[in-house]
Amino acid sequence: MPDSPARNTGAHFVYAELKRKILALELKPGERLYEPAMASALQVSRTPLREAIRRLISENLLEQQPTGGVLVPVLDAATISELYEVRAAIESLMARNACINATAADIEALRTILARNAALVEFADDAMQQGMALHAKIAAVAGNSWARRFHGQVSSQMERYRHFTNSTLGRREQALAQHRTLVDAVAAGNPDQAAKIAFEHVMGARDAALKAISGSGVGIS
Amino acid sequence: MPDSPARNTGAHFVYAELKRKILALELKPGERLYEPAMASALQVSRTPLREAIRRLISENLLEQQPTGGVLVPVLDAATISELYEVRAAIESLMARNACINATAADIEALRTILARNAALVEFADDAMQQGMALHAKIAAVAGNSWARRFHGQVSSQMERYRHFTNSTLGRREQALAQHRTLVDAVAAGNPDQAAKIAFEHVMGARDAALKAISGSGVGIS
DNA sequence: TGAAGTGTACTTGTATACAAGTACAATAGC
DNA sequence: GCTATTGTACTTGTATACAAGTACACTTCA
Repeated sequence: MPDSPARNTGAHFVYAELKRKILALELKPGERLYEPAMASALQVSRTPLREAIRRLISENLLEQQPTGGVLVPVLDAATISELYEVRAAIESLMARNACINATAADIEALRTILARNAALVEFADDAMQQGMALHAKIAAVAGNSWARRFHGQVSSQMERYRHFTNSTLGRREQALAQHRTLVDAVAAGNPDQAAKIAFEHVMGARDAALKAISGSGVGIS
Repeated sequence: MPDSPARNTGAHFVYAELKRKILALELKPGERLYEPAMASALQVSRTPLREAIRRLISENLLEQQPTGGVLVPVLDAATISELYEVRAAIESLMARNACINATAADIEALRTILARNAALVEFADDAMQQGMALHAKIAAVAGNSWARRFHGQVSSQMERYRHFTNSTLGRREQALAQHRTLVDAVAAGNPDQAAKIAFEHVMGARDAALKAISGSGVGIS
């Protein structure tokens, strides 16, 4: 999420650090957080720590139990599926809006990213980064700050699962092809088609991800 | 949002009270909040107050300024438009999922709500409530908790604008007709059509709302 | 008279002390 | 040996005291 102006307060630092730990799975799903221990580990008092924890709860990167404890949410396939669906809906909207707002320069930029993506398709990490760059550009062109906000939250969540959803070369080539048709639709200024392509593209990614993690043990942790 | 288990803590009370004040415009858009004054007004110390404020910032019902102050976000037409768009995307997804999951009993329940809505179409408040009931049922059937969460946040935001977007009888009748076709699509189990109808329905509501508020002074506050 | 500098009042951010409630463990009774 | 009860240690929630930084107003000098 791009909404951290990062005023140099301890709470912001703790928030960033905690978030990093959660997304990197350094804090294990299901693990409970104890304030005094965590505070001394991070060299702050409980006050800014609590502020960071509460914020992460709001963003669903931590979970408050009815009894009062706080823990790292457990990963499961059903949640992954939900997240992909919401992402599909939001990216679909963004693609639609991008059609309406895109300038010639924007489309040129999108094609450049596509070319880079094609060149790197055999390298999983780089390909994904280019895919994200493509989407970031579309999001910027779409210009709906609320859509971006929610998309950021969903992306953060999915970051936790990324370790389990490595894509195959075949899948990446398929995704690249879909990205091409998406950019073509944007260039052609066809909102309905762009929306449909974006939606089905992400839903395809969902199916691939769910297949990839089936049997990987996610959900049992 | 249905995510307040309401553990009986002061922070929860303050959160609920502050949120109510914001949505009811008792706290004016643009107004700045001062912690000591607000704390004594609500009869709590700054600690739980701050917790509530931070949570509301996370939910975008309060806004943190770079300089450190906290204020009630200003209302403007552009934001309304963005919110309707995101709501359209999410409700569209929900309609799609509802098609897949709806049982005969669910469809019966939807038709009951429709009938009640038809009977009350001339009363703006009741009609809106029935419209919300219809959507709530669809959301429940759709069963994507993330979609519901984001939809809740968007709905909260829009609550602030509701005072300016009173609908006309004509608009309500149109909405009712669209709801009928939506339920028909769900009953027929046609996800693509249901998604399309839901999207266009909300986008229609957006256009009506934007027309209603043009000249009502929103955005100047 | 205008502008610059200084001082004061008040803001938010943080640490810490305290209170209330919860869970676990140990002991006693059956 | 098992269950119930009590006690202790530790949890989170809250209040308050303190520190650092900011803005505004007043005064002083050009």
